[in-house]
Amino acid sequence: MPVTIKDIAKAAGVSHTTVSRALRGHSAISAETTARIRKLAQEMGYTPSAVAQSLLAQRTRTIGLVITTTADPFTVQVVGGVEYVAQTAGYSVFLSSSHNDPDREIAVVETFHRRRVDAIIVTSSRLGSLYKSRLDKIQVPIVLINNQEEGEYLYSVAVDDVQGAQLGVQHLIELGHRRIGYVGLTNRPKSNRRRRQGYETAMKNAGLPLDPSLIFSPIPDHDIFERGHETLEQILQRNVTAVFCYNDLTAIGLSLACRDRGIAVPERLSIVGFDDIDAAMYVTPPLTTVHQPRFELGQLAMEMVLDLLNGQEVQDKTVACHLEVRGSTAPPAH
Amino acid sequence: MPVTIKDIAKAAGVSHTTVSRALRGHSAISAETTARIRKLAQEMGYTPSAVAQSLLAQRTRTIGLVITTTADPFTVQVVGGVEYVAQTAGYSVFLSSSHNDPDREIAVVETFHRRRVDAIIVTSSRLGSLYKSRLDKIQVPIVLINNQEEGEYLYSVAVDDVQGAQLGVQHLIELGHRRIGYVGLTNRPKSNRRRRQGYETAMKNAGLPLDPSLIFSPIPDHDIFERGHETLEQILQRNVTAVFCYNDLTAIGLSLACRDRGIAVPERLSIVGFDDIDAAMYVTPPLTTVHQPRFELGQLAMEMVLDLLNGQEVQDKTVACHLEVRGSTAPPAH
DNA sequence: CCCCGTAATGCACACGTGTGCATAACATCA
DNA sequence: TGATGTTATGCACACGTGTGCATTACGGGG
Repeated sequence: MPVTIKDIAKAAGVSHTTVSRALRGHSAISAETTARIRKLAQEMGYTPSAVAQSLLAQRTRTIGLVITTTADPFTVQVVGGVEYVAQTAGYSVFLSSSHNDPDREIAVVETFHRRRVDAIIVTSSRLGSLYKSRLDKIQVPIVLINNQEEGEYLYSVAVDDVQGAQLGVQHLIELGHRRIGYVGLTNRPKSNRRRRQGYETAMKNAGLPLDPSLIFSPIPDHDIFERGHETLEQILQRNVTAVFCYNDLTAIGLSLACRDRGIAVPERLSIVGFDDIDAAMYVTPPLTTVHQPRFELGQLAMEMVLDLLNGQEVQDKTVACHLEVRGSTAPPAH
Repeated sequence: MPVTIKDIAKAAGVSHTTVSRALRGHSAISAETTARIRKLAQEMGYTPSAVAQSLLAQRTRTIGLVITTTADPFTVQVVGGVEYVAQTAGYSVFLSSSHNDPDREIAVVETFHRRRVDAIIVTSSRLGSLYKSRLDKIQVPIVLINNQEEGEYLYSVAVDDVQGAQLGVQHLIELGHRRIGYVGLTNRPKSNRRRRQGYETAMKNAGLPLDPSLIFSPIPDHDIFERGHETLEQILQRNVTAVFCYNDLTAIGLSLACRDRGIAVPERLSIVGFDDIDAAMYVTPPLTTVHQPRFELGQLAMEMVLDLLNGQEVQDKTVACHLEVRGSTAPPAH
């Protein structure tokens, strides 16, 4: 139904070849013919079919972006970064969510492959290690952002969890805290292990003892309010003055639980989060947290994709975090 | 480079026609041939090319989704709703952002048309009225979600701003407030007018006077903290006991300004927002707000698209809001 | 033995675009 | 005038898939 170059050719009394060349500015076509055809195309409302071009060029200028879910506040800005770079480079982005389900993650990748995307970007992948083997079958470069799985994979961009966590814990130590807890999360095994490692490194560097009883692991199924209360219960028994949390949602849940129980933050308990989601700024007290450059992560991933498609060598990248000091941390009361 | 049906045909010693039929389960192909070819396709890692199929079928099973920006907390869940329904129906979604720039909105729609998407969904469009005329050129149905522009357009899904605002103001009236302010926003003209209309209707229904000096319009360029302080200044001069705000960000800005100035919320000033963004739950006090069913809006829009593509008649839809009563509202102090 | 019906498969084209090569018209030069 | 070069255009094919129609083989019935 849309106008094709054949329609224009018929209207202009030339072959479709000439139309194609005129529109692309081929030098062999006379200036007047080119002008006439372009004007005609304009009038008839011609838009070239990217589908046909893709088929011929064996390249779609399209990438697939797999996210966990739009409900995850982390994801959103990453999408923004990817889309921004993609749009600038003339690429279009397919978006689809895996809902944290490995089967759906495979299905989504499969769909993208059917669509013949030039590359795939996956956030928080649960099966990063699988791609290496699958990649022989599908000839599509896959870049992983904050891959959650150990093992072999090809390309990845990730935030420096260790450095970020270290930053947060150092801040607490500098404030004078000595008994500092770590509140983890079990359903993000890789980054949890790294952030905990950053916590431990900071403690060791400061000459503080590592007490395993100060590592807390709330049940991931419960919502953040329940988890906050459960964790707070344990924390109070351990007599810590500050905690570093795996992420902001965990930290906020804990902070709200403190409010319920009448525990003053930061006077009685200092809390540091990780991620710097929007809500971190709005809660009371505003949350001190490790800022994760989400937009930049997305940008870097897409830039890596462009490099790959240009045939350049690429290396895995990690990007540093910085600390946002707000109101949830203070020196310990004595 | 990927495996095609011709490759399979060569390997099986048949024509590509037979392969195509075998894979699609055509009855004319013998059972054993079908089995043999399917097994071969499996082994060779064949994935049909959606590009080639699209070209032939003149249909891509693809839709384009235009959002303002991923930084807008409203947008995200809408994307989730659209994507959920699309994925279930076997459609893929192109995502692109307009950054609230009409020129880019046009460019994005143009790109989608080049990609031959079957339909386009636009959130918070700035040029809804333009589509009607452009639609003659591009033969693609466009569904607008919460269109921000007056004028003619074809299909739309929108939240019932009037009903939602009425709900929020009624709540304040029922609590006993009589001098109630409205804090608007000028860069969303259509929905702002409607929400204000809901405010006025609720006031009239309760027999309360409409005082134009209780309508506040902060400068949209400033960030929410500045706007909060500026608005609060005016509010305090007017002696109101409660305000209904155009959206949650405005309400939160105001609430934070109150905290700075030592104005107790809700004891001295009750605040109602609109949208129910994530942060509304986390702020202190938690914000009473009109919940906007964002995910559902996305779902409805995509379902409307599916109806359109099935050749069914569709009608514009509005969807009702409900009130989330939290901690930022209370009876007026006397 | 011939005709016809049925089963299984292939040929050729279509979808919209781009490109190598051939073709045609015309100018230039020896 | 004939050979060569230049300019402008068209033919035919390719990309991967699906389908109408033709073709082939075979079996059964008269």
